[in-house]
Formats: sequence, structure tokens, C-alpha cells
Amino acid sequence: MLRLGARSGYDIKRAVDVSTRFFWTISEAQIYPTLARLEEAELIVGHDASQGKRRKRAYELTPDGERALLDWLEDTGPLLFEVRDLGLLKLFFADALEDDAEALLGEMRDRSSRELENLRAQQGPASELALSSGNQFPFLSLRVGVAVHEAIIEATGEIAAEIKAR
Amino acid sequence: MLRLGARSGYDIKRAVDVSTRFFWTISEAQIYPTLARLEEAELIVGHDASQGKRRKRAYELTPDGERALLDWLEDTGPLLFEVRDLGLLKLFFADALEDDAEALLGEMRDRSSRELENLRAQQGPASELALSSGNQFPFLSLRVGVAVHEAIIEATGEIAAEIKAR
DNA sequence: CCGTGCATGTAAGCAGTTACATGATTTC
DNA sequence: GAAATCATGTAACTGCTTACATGCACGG
Repeated sequence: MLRLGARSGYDIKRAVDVSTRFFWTISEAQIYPTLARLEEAELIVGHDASQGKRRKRAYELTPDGERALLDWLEDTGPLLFEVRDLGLLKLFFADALEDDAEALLGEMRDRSSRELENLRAQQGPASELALSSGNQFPFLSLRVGVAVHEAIIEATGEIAAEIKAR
Repeated sequence: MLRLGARSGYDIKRAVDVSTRFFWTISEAQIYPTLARLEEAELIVGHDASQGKRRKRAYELTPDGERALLDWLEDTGPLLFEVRDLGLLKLFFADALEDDAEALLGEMRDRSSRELENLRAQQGPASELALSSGNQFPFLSLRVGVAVHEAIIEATGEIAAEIKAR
């Protein structure tokens, strides 16, 4: 995130909230200790950037940090893919429900619609970032998220139609 | 899982490994303490089902347990949806990579292909379960997983083609 | 002068994993 | 007779979240 223009912990938090949180969440309480740890390891350097009496610490990558980022990106270890989907979990057991599976499918559909809205709202800013700084992948990765939720909406719609037909 | 025919902790583990793990993982070490907790709460009852010297404990739902399952299914609280996708996370930062984004997209594609194979291999047993016991939703929920991974394969394919074209 | 946003941090706790430990039975 | 599978469990740890604590700056 520092590489993409974020400077402070607060910047990182806001950036995550509108971008990577769709496929990798972190909480605020993780950010500040992590920045301290990275500075200790000399992968980033921080300096005071307080404005008036409001304190602020701005960080940037060191050459070692840049190297570590690249090593991580180039690492060919297994690409963890983990989903926790309460909707699908309930759907799996929905035979116990007798009738209300349709309501559940509707909720899943609504949930993905809302997520689609959020994702699409981020595509504008992300494509501006692509034009202004040449970083095109934040925009491109949002497209995968869009495709996933479109697929969920389609599949749940089909299933709802089928069980209604019976 | 008890409702769908699993009897022991080991049964549950195997059932999870081929079904819900696609959208909700649990580890072995969670199962046995949880069964003990549920029995304590009288939502399930267990009895000894050892065969010869190999010990085994078989459980079934109590009426209270059946009720609790339904309450959980009918609960209209927010449907948690959380993804941890190391592939998409790396893709987000792939501008630092200069050239190797194609390799990453290929790995993501392969990963989803493997997952598709696993999901499709489970569709057979799941549709048999639907015919034999009337539980159709284990099969139907697998279809959503299939749709998601097909969407990822398509989207990453498109993106790879686009960046190649430049 | 009040609410919102900017800004940084800590403490306590919990959910879940990894690794370990043990032993019976079946299959090749 | 070795390896895989069936079967149950515990201990230690860790990654992460929730909740709390503090204070500045700015717009209405």
C-alpha cells in the first residue's frame, strides 16, 4: 500500500477498506503494530509528519522492503484460497428448512448485489489510479471480484427458479 | 452433518472434507470438543458404538438439537461472506512485478481448475444423496462453488489476454 | 460548540490451527 | 509386515478481532 501512495497507517486503513478487503481483510489493530515491526526489520522507514499538533507518522519502503515485496510476489508457494460463506453453509443444510430456502437464496442474492455495488463504486477511483500512476492491477483485480459476485447472483437465481418449479 | 447421515466425529470430518470445506473449513481438533459441548447442552446424544477393541462414539440429534438447527437456519442475521484469496491479493500489487503477472494469473487459473475438479467429483455422490435421502441442497450448493470457480477462470483468462495484447 | 473525520495506539480475549499422542483394523 | 485408514483426543500457540483510550482539526 505504501508503494501505491499510502503514507500513514490511517491511509493504509482507508485504502484496505475500499480495495483489498474484498479478498483479504485486516483490522485497524493490526496495522500499527505491523508498521512498527516492519520498521524494526528495516523494510520501511518512518519519519514524523505531524501537522501542527496532530501527530502523524509517514512511512516509505526501503530498498530492502522493495526487495521483500518482490520476493513475496514472486514466491511460488501455494496460493491460499479460503472462503467463509454463511449463506452457502446454510444452503448446504437447507433441506431441514422445508420451504424457506427461497428466502435464503434471496438474501444471498441481495448480499452479492450490495457487494457488486461496492466493487463497482471502486472501479472509478481504481481506473483513475491506473491512468495517473500506471498501476493497473488494482483495477483489474476488482474485475475478478465483480465476476465472482455476478456468478453467485446467476447461480442462486437459477437454483431459486428450479426449486420454485417443483 | 448428523442430520445428513454422519454418526461419529470421524464421519463428520470426512463429510466436511468433501463438501462444506469449499465454503466453510473446520479442523479436526475442533470437532471432538464441539461434540462434547453439544452433548453437554443436550442438543445431541451420544452412545458407545465401539467395534471390537476400536472405540467409537455415535451421536444423533435430540429434538432440542433439531430445533436449534432450524433456529440457526431461519435466523435472519447478516450472512457473513469472507474471502482470503492470496492470488487476488498478489494480483492487486502485481504492478510491482513488471512482467510476471501472467505467471500469477496462470497459477490462479490452475488453482481454480483443480478446485473445479474436486467440486465436480463431489457432484456424483451428492446427487446420489439427493435421490436416496431427498436431501437436494448439498448438491445444489456445490453448483454455486462450480459457478464461482468458472467465473474466476474466465476473468483471469480475459485479464491475461488483455495484458498480453499490450 | 458539536459532529465527523484524521490520527495513533493498547489490552483482553477468542476462535481456530498445528502438532502431537495413541491405538485398532484393513488392505496390499 | 508396512502403509493406509479408522478413530479419538489434548496442548500449545497464533493470528486476529473487539473494545477501549486519547486527542487534534475542520466544517456547519
